[in-house]
Amino acid sequence: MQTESYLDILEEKGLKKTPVRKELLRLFLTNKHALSFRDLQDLYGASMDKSTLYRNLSSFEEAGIIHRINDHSGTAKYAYGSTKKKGDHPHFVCEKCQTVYCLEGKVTLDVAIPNQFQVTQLETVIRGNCGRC
Amino acid sequence: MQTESYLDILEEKGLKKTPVRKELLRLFLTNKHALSFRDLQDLYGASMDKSTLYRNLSSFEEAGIIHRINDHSGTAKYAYGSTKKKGDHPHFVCEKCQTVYCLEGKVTLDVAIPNQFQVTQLETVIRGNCGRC
DNA sequence: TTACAAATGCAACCAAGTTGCATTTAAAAA
DNA sequence: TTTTTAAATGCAACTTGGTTGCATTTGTAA
Repeated sequence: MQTESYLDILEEKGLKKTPVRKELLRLFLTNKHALSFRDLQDLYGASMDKSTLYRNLSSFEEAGIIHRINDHSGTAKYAYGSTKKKGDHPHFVCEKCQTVYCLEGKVTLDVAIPNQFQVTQLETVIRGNCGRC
Repeated sequence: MQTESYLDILEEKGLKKTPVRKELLRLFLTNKHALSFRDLQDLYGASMDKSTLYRNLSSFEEAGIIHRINDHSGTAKYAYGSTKKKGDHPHFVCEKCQTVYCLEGKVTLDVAIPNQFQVTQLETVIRGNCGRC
C-alpha cells in the first residue's frame, strides 16, 4: 500500500475519501493552470456526473483546497490553492488558447474611489498571449 | 420637432434609428451605473424581445457605444462608454446591492509575468460596499 | 414610391449550473 | 467484524443567461 500522502488533504479538511474526490484532487495537484468544468470532465477517465462534480467543486472551494476564478469567459475555472488567497494574486488569461494561469505578485490601485465606498477585495485579470500555444 | 442630439450617435455609428435602439441608448445615457439584461428589461417600458435586446447590446458594444462588464455575478452588465476604454478603468461591485460602477483611475501591476507572456489588457474588479444601499 | 438590407419578434434551442430524491458508501460505533 | 448513519453519488428534471433560424416588418437610400 503506497503512501499517497496528498490524500491527507481530504482528511485534514474533513472530507470523505471517495473515488471521485481522490481523482479530482489528483487532477488539481497535477495541473498548474486553472481547469473548467469541461476540462475536468475530459481529464476524468470515466464520465463523471455533472452534479457530483459541481458539488465537489463547491466542497473543495469551501474547504479552501481550490479557488474559483472568473476569467470573463462566462464559465468558471478552478485552480489549486485556498480561496482566501484568491484576491492575493492576479490571473493571466491567454486570449488565444484561453488558458488561465495564477500569477505571483501584487496589484496596486491608483484610483479615485468615492468616500463612502469600502474596498474588501481586488480581482485582476490580465489578458494577453501566453506564447505557448 | 425637438433636436434630441444624442440620437446622432446612432447615425454616426451607422446604426438605424429604430425605436428599440433610441430607447436603449437613452437608458444608457441616463444611467451612470452598469445595467444588466434584467435591469434593461425592467427599465424598458413595454416588454422587449430577448434576442432583439441581446443583438442590440452586441451592436452597441461593437460600435463602441457601450462596454460589457463582467462582475462575478455570472451575468454580464453594460455601461455607456467605448469598449476600447474597458481596460482603461476599474469597476467597483457592491457586494450588497450588486451595483456596478465605472471608476476613474489606473491600476498598476507589481507582478512577475513569465518572459514569453505578452500583456494586452488589464481588467480590474474592485469589490466592497458602496455605502449607498 | 419603390426596393432592399437590416432589424424585429417569435420559437426553439444550447450550455452552465442547481435541486430533489432515491440509492450507495465511507467511516465511526458497537 | 458487523451494524449504523450521515454524507456522497447518480439520475432526471429544472432554471437562467444567452444564441440561432426564420418569417415578417421597417428605416433609409435610390
